[in-house]
Amino acid sequence: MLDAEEISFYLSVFKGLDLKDIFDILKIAHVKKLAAGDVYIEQGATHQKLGYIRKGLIRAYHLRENGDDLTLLLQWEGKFIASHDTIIHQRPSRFIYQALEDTVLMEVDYNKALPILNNNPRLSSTQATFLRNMLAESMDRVESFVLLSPEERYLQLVREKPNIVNRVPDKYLATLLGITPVSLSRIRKRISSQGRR
Amino acid sequence: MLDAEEISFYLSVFKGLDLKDIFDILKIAHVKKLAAGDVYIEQGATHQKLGYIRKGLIRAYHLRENGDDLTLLLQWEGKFIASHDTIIHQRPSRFIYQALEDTVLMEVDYNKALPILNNNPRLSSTQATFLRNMLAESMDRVESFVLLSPEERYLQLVREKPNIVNRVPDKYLATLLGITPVSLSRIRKRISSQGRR
DNA sequence: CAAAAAAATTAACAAAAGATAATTAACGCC
DNA sequence: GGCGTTAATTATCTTTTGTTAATTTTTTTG
Repeated sequence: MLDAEEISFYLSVFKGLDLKDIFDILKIAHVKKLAAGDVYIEQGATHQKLGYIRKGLIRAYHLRENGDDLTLLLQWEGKFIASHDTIIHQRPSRFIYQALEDTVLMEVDYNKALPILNNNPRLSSTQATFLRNMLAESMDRVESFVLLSPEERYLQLVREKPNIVNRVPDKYLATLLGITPVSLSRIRKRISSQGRR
Repeated sequence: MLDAEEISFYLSVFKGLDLKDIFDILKIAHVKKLAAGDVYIEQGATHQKLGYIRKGLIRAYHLRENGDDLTLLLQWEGKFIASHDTIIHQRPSRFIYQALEDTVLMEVDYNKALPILNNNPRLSSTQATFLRNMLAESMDRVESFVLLSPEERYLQLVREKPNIVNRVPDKYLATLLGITPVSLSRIRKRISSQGRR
């Protein structure tokens, strides 16, 4: 940790910050490694952890009483992962966050990070930038539910995130798109039979 | 503007800030009044306006080639309204923002506001708080599309925002929920006939 | 490599939603 | 307060999705 490679990596990711800023953050951050299948945040958890994904892929899902699960969110390299239930609503997480691949996170306790973020103008503005980007992604997703049909949502996902589509089982993609795995399978068939004409 | 009533209003809304902070913001803010039906942000607009709604209700919608419109967002008293296309993506707004009622906004140019927000620790942290809250709302909405059926989404809307449901025509609520007005009408009928048993 | 487990597809049927058009109800405006 | 416009409902028909279960394919693992 904190070697030259590590530091230059963060310099590239957190543009506009200097070494001192990055040290301030890294001081309260630690590396967390998860194997594929490991649960990162269990249902009911209350700790306010914020993870930056350096490698790997994490899925947040809801578990129904009948055992079905519904995928709410996928996050991967370069993205943040946190339970918004614990961080924003200050309540136990209703969702389970699980690594779908071997995953490496930089993790901080959000409550410890806040005073540091809020007392350094550059870190504050970086924080706001990240929040704006996350808001934009979330709004894009809402947009896709309002403007597009399930089939169009799937085509958009394949077009814009082919890499993710290949790394994640279809059944997780289906519920992420708001449909059932069976329905996604039919959509895929429809697309491929039309594509042939 | 800037009278005692105005200031005490903002003190209550922007908790944790002092008079000086509020003056800093109000210096670059101005009041904008819209009549019901007025367009606030036209399609293709590039200006980076951020509005805080003091009174009234604004609808953001997408216009299809065939003339249909799809409601993406409703915002009302106490909420912010801005074109995320212009502010986050730096591209012309694809959507139209229209007042559904007589509306009063506090408006700032986001580019002018940013340096002020970023150079004052308290304003920075207030900004981050607002962004987090907006992110939470957006994620809640994504959640409703993944976890709930159209009927359940409508019931949730009626339960959690009865006030908004009463102020907005059903056809706008329908597309906000990702369904057609005809389908919403059928859902309403289904609900009322079940409620009677 | 073969057996077991998990994922994806297919089938069959019921339920819901989309599209279009006609009808009824509600609203806005001289 | 009646007239015209807009919104909401209803009807009909088509398409899509959900549900459940069986079958095939793929992946995992001993």
